[in-house]
Amino acid sequence: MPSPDRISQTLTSHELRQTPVRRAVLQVLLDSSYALSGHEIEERIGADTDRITLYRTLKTFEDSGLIHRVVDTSDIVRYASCSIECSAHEHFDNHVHFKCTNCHHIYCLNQVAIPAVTLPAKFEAKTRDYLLAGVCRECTP
Amino acid sequence: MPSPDRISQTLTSHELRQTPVRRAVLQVLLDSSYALSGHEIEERIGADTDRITLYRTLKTFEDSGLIHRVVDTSDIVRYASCSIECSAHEHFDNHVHFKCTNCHHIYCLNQVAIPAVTLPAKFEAKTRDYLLAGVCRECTP
DNA sequence: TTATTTATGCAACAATATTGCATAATCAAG
DNA sequence: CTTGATTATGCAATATTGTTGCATAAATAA
Repeated sequence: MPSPDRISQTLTSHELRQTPVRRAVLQVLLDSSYALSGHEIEERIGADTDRITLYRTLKTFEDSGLIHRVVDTSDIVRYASCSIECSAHEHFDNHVHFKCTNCHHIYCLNQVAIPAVTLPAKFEAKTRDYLLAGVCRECTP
Repeated sequence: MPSPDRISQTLTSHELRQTPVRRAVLQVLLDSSYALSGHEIEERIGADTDRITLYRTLKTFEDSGLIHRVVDTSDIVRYASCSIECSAHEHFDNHVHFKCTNCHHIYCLNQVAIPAVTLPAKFEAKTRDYLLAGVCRECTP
């Protein structure tokens, strides 16, 4: 569990103001071992926070490089905290994501790098996302 | 452009009834070089078809292996037609997808296979999705 | 041509996400 | 520590995407 200091430091280093909502959202995402939807974050930070503020906070965090969206084939956006080195200008989250078909959690496999592919002519890639689906560690008998 | 025969044959071979909506939806998806959202399909097949019927048709097609969802980080589900060999039981669409940051189209790069990765212990993958983002062929100067 | 099965369309609804605006909170300067 | 400028918050209202139940219409098989 990250200390309150890390939360504050992360906000400061990304030039964001300290507010209770931001600290709570960041804490929740850092505490989770899998990506969370807006609704799931809402549940964890308590009902006294407005949903609109939450969505705006998520957008701010995403724009500043604190969190990233996780790829999926569903219609629900899920977020996970970025590695410490990410910024508004550059993301370093080139890790594979794993979606469990049993518990439906999406994990960041930080230790598994995304392998490169060779693209056809005139296609130029800047970011890459890799999503695996199957049964996760917790759900394997 | 696929002939009407191919549409009918595809429906028959997947044990689906021939209806105007199904033929129209399948035609639209086969004609498109990039993945389409429900709304985009709706626009292309004309306003006289109910949105609910469209969504049910898409679900039916997906379950039968005629079309597949395309991975993305957005909250909008996009569909593309599957290769001919796909069925309800097994998908053979292990190709890379490419999302253009300029025109926002998502292309199926059928000729680019998804490279394998080595997973941590007790993670078992069944399906894989790979999404690249950058500038596509049409938008490159 | 008829009977059975299944797709369609309507109405109503649920969930996710966004915009404008007034108020409240944060932070920096004195 | 207080003040002032800036920015985040919360409310109201709304947009978009997707779903469920049910009666009717259409498609296939006999």
